[in-house]
Amino acid sequence: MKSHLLAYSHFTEEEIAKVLYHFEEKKFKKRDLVIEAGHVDSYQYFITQGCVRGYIVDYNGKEHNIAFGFEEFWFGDMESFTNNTKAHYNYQALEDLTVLAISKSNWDKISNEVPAFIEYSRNLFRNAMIFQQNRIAKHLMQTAEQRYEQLIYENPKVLQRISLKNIASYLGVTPEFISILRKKAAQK
Amino acid sequence: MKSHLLAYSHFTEEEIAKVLYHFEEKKFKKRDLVIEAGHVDSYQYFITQGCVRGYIVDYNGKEHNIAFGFEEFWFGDMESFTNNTKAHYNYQALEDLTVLAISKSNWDKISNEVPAFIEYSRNLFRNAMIFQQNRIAKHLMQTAEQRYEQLIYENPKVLQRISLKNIASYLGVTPEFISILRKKAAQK
DNA sequence: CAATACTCTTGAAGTAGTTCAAGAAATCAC
DNA sequence: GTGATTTCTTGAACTACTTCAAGAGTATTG
Repeated sequence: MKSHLLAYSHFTEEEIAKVLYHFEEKKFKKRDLVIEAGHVDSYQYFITQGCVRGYIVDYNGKEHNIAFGFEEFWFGDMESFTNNTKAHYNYQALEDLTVLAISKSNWDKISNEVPAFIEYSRNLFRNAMIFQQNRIAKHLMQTAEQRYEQLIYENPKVLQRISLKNIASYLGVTPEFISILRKKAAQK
Repeated sequence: MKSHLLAYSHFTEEEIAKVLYHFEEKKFKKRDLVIEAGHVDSYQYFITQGCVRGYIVDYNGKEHNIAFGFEEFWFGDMESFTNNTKAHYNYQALEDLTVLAISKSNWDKISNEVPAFIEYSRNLFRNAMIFQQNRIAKHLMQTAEQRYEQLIYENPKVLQRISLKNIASYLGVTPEFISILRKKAAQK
């Protein structure tokens, strides 16, 4: 399971064992909060089963989804993890969820023991950064309709596993408007 | 100059020298393109003087700014740099510009010679990722007016050094609308 | 220092997406 | 399996932001 992931960088068998040793399996029920904004959460989570949404709550109490995660994805509140500050984002299980969790201290321990792990995590962060930058570019370039169509085209499992309401929030529009888009698309 | 930057991670004097050795100073005139979309650009650039904008061109030929960079900032097309593919983004000097450029091969060389550099770059990428994620969150939560006010409040040098047109493009609105916002703010 | 080219502003008309309210359909809890 | 909650749809009125066009102000160039 994890070794599949570790194809990202070059590890020896021994190193993989060292890395895996520091992970801890955790389970959550659908709707449970894995990370709660306002609390320190110094873990990173690797999803083995289920899916999550990351969201932030604005001053009006409205929720805005910033990310979805499925099997083989990492998630975590990076600022809280890195600086030991309060998390800005919530992460909630959208299905029953199994994760491999790793604490900051174990993460640092691995980084010291296994140099390839630093490189691995550097690649993770870099890819995350590229993803986020592309997401911003799409937001600037595309209408909500184009963003919706591209999302379900590129990532069909989002449509199957994520509610319209959550997709709308991720795209930055209202659920009502997605409904209008669906009707429009169906008429073609 | 660079040693100021290298306060980010822990380096010995010798390591700093090794790192600096692989950089190359380059100068650009105002309006020059440092990176051109569609071409491979396997460099990262550290700004010592001047500022740049990163932008992408959509199917209608419209430009959308995804980033600004000032002194002591890194920029580069991360995908092109990492995978040796064609750049998606353009980077243009908005003032006469001096950068320290480092090629992918030198970057990798340093990574092998100086372990602290891997950690340094991991921190860079992580911070960039956090920044981009927060930017997305702001886009989802705030109106254009709120984004404009927060930008000039948090980053006054943007207002001083970047044209309204480029600020508008960064915020994802038209220059005309920013003009309306300014008028509105002045009336208060 | 004149010519040209950008930058910023203003206004009027248009549109993408929102809000609110209410009903139908699906899912969840006991 | 029935009642309660949540999800999705529909419609009508609204608003944040755009588009187009034109003019004034400010840089840039030869």
